[in-house]
Amino acid sequence: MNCEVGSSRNRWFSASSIVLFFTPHCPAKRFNACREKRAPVPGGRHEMSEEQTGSHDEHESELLKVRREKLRSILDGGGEPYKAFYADSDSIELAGDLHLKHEGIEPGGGSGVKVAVAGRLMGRRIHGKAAFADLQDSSGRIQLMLKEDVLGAEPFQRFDELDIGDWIGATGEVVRSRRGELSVLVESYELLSKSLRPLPEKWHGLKDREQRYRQRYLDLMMNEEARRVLEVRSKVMSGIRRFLDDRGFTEVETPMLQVLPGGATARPFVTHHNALDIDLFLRIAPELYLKRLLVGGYDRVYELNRNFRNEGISTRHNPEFTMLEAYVAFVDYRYMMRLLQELITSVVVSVNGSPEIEYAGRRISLEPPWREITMVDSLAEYAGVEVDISWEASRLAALAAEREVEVPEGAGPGWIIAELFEKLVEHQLIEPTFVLDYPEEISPLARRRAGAPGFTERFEILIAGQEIANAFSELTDPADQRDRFEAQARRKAEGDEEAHPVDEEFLLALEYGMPPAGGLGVGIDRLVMLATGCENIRDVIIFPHLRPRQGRS
RNA sequence: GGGCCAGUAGCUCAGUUGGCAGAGCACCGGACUUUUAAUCCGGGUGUCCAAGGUUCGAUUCCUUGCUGGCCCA
Repeated sequence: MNCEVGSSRNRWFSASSIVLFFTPHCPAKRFNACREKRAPVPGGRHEMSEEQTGSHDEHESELLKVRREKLRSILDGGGEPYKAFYADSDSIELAGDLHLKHEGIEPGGGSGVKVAVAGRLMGRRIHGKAAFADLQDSSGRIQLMLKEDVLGAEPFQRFDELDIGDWIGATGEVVRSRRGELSVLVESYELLSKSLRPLPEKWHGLKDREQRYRQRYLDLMMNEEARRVLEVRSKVMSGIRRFLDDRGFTEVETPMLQVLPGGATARPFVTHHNALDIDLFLRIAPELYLKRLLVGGYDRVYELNRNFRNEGISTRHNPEFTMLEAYVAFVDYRYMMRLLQELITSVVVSVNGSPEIEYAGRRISLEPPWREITMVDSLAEYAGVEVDISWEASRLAALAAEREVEVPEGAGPGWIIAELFEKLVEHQLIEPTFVLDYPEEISPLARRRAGAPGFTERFEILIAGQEIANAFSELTDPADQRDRFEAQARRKAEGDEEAHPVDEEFLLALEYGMPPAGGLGVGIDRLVMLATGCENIRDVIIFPHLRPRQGRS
């Protein structure tokens, strides 16, 4: 799959399976607007005051003026260009359903079935006393066929005055045109909402990325690919929920506003609570709250929700992003490996139809079992760098410098090894890979690995060179946890803005006893990127963050 | 944060070695009762991203800024 918006004709093929019944109630009322033909104005311009047109833009283009003029004409004729109601939703047929139900009609034939449809007018082909129009609804498109002798001279004439982009409702018989296009032969129609702005080009669609993200509604209207990607996202979310719910997990929502931002290594956003007069932080992770739920007795719990990190914005980073965190009591990270492998493959297969994905021009198979390799072994294999965590930091730092890997001031051996891995190996791990044994120094919430000093029972899953998931055996020893927090606090005191603070409330909970548990986190935006072939995170976030535009609020 | 690229009509894009701004779609007027990127005839509707500078003259050249894209950290 390719995430770019294409130049092919946009059509929605996905059809809803909801069965709808036409009711005798006829929703179309007389359309009383635009009765009088507009008086011609010299030069085709219709000069209206701001008050009349509602326009506040001195440089309003001709196209906008024409539409406002039509709106004015409707209002002057006593018409209502913004209706409150068309028909009971149940009585309106979706385009996709019509295509499924009326497959059998022969070209030029009728069905005897009368329906009501509603949607946005996307195209028009007017032939004197007949006309065709494309109506787009949430399920796809259906053609409207209009004939002066069926519709009546006046409504037929007024149809010509509608604009592409207008919302309309129509009733009529389901027929098939001589050229084979399923259509509604319109007996009545009604303007539901007037569109005052011209839509993007019908064939090339809307390509400008900035406008696609800022005005996502236009992207959704015009680009089938945008709709597909966001539909996949929605299915990934519901697929994950179904997978976990089926396995006895409980979904919870823990605080977004936190007094101490913990659970991850990241800079938080700060906000302020006025009544309490304290600063609060938008959470960088829900981890420390979810673990409190393990203390409270939940044994399978998850949260699928937003996190906020005050870091750079790029094609792979959005300040708010969606993450799954899940915890299972009584198991260790080995169990989480199996769970994640199954979760990711089953969700991808369900939206993609196969475990084979195409990403950044490569074919990647997610077919289990996935490869396992330790971080240290991967450095040797992929970068030819032999390291040992027992070495002095200075020796490792020299090695990093040799490979032009920058290492933060004061980083110990574990940290340097992790930096080396990130810079030299990560991007090479294309096929799904479990990278095991993360250094304790960068894993302050993970259990130490017995027999492997300096390492924890932690792994990450890399696919297409990107970190998709992270999991570990949770640290449950309150004394050990306190030591780890204090080590982090020292780092923070030395100026590391990403280091964890000491969270006394969390330590208090641990002292009551937390069962052994495995925990995992999955970056949903990245997972959706993989599942859809999108290489820009902004394509998979419905309203991605962009810098505010100047001159607009 | 650094490098490169882009910003021209509602949209998709040309273009100007510095001299009245171009096309397709959309739109406006006309014709047309089975089209589907309808067709035919007629009509360009513009803050050439913004602000400075160079110049007789800047959309074009220079500088800075804004926004976006790609690559790098």
